[in-house]
Amino acid sequence: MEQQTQGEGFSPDTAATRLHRELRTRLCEGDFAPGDVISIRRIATEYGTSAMPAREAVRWLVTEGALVFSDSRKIRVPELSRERFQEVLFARKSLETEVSRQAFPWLTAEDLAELEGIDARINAAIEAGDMQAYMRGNHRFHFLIYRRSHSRVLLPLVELLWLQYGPSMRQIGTRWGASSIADDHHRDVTQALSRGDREGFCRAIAADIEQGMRLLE
Amino acid sequence: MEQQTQGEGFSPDTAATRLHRELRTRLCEGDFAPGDVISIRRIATEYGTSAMPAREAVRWLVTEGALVFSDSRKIRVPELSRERFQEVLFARKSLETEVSRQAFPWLTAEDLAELEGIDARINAAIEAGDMQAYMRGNHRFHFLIYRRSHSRVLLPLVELLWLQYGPSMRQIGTRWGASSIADDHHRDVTQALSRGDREGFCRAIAADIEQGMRLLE
DNA sequence: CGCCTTAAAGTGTGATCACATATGTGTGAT
DNA sequence: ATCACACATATGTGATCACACTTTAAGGCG
Repeated sequence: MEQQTQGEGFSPDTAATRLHRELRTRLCEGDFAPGDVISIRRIATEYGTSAMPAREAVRWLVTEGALVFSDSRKIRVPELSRERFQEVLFARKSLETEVSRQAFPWLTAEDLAELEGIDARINAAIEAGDMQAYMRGNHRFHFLIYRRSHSRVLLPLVELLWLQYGPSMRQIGTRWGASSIADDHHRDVTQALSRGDREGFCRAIAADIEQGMRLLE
Repeated sequence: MEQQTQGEGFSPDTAATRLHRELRTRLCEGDFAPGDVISIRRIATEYGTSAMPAREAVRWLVTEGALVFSDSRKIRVPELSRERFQEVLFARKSLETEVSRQAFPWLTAEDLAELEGIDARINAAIEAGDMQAYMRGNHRFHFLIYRRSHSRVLLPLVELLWLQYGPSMRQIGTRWGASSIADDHHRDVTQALSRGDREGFCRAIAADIEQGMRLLE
């Protein structure tokens, strides 16, 4: 009864869960484009497994809202309407400022250094027009912070939002050019952190997300 | 191309999706107790289907956080620690006040009348000590409001929170007696709505959730 | 009577097949 | 050349079986 070796949010290490994690990060980091058709059997052969694990991983992503059904039961990466993308960003702002507030006291000097390193790589990626590197860096920058919140409830919700946000963000970036996303507020974030300004830190996070909202016009 | 008969958040009507919806509402309305073991094959025979749809429905609930793995890969209804239950209520307050704010202008006089009717049934359930009726009424009271927000992003997140919240809330109610939950703020909600007081409406929703937080001490 | 061993039942997972439906592609007739 | 019908392919879904593992129960031995 008391020998609980595994905590609550535990996932056994199976082929399906591995595939699920793999596809999740690929979606968050913009490896897929909105409208892409995701076929269960194609994913299966692509990863060298049978259809069963791929079927489960893909269907889990559908329940998470990362993939959707289109006509005739084909599964594809959703194309977010402008209103819906706006909604996602609005929800991101609400949740992520709160998560950032909870994370702030846990962030160490090592975290600050790593954030600055990631930000440097992000700027290099923007310079080089490497959208994939930008997406990966941006994802890791934010979630290095959010993980420090130690929130087992809000953090999964934020991940769900990124799962929907990733593909469309990549599309916007590639379509409008890397210059459109050049003025992120990551520097404000790290500077507020370095001077211990908690509310300024949260405001910088919110501003970074709001900047994405302004991209829509 | 333009003949898109089904919107984004569409789910085909299959045995698995039906079972999923059924189990979701049962969890939100407290039909299951924390710690209950959910067996795929048992669910299958219970609903007269094969193991396949039950397997998918149950695994979807796991990805949603409504069920968790315990030792030895058994799937069960999670027992929320006090800290985690507090976290869920904190997240509920944050998200549901926001959703309520968006829903407010859409609420009609008919909605108000229905809310008052539901509230009457809730009070009767508390009087009678019928915890199941209380849970069902409380769930429908809140989500009648939230559905009016027309939010396809925040609303699913709120549903995820209730999915985790339901079983533990039922346990608290049955353990501590119905009197402990007697002073909900539903009346404040309907009264604020009837006089067109949007912020008072949101405050009443927040107070209703905070009252649940105070139950934990 | 108690404890250890062993068999049985139950668990989720992976694999494979059958089925209904939708899509695409030829092929044939007009 | 163009349209229509039919076949082939690809899709997700449901069903069934085998497998590895855990828990439980029973049985036998000390």
